[in-house]
Amino acid sequence: MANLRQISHSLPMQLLQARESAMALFRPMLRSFGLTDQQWRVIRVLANQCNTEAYELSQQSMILPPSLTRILKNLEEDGLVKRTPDYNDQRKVLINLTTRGRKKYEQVVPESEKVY
Amino acid sequence: MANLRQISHSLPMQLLQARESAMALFRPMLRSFGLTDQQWRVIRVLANQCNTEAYELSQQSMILPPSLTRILKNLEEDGLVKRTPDYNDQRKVLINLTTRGRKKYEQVVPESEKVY
DNA sequence: TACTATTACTTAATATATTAAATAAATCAA
DNA sequence: TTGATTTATTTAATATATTAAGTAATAGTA
Repeated sequence: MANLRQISHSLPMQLLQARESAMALFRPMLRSFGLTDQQWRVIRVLANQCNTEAYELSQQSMILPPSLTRILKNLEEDGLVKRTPDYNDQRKVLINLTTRGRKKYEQVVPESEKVY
Repeated sequence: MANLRQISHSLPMQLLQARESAMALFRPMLRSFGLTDQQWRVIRVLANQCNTEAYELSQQSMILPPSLTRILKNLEEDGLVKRTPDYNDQRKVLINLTTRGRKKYEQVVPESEKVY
């Protein structure tokens, strides 16, 4: 056991650090628009795709369904997103940006690109 | 605006995906020992260093101080960690593994290396 | 059709993340 | 040495993460 892997050299930890470094650049900009990281992930997916099912949104935004339920509730209360039941399969919910949600997206994108 | 960056190609998102893929391999093993990801990060740091101050532990485990406060409270309740006030600077708290905490660490390490 | 299993999503419970504010000890300047 | 400032940590409030369980609709099968 003379050669234990230091935590700072573990792969997951290095990925975490790298991501934190990157996000530290974006976060202040997102906050200035009143968005959390996760809300912005959701909005970006929705901006590129209409009538998104919750499960697919979950996959694309890397947010597990239970978290997504609450995030969508908050975004809906803020009037950025709307949910419509799917007529063909009533278990499903189709999610779209509202006009206001799309405006928000279009405000944030150029700032995001600047940072990027 | 013909060339927007797809969310799936953004750097922070790719790092998040990579980390999730890696952690998905470790998580079941950690859970089988009754540990969360963050608790294991804390324990690994403490195993390699005695009398760790909270702020340094926070840095090394990539956990912000308020989260760390609660994580340490839980680990302390589980008897894996103990906090001692620093006599030289009574604002500080020095954190160490208990004997039980070290045993836990030594149980988990070989399994972790297997996965790695 | 009725039974079973599966799918899509939500609730619940507990743990962690983030930001701001609070507290208490240490430091520094006048 | 007092008073203002800084440092180290905790508390508070709100948001998200994770696992398990619940619910309702659909699909499959005898």
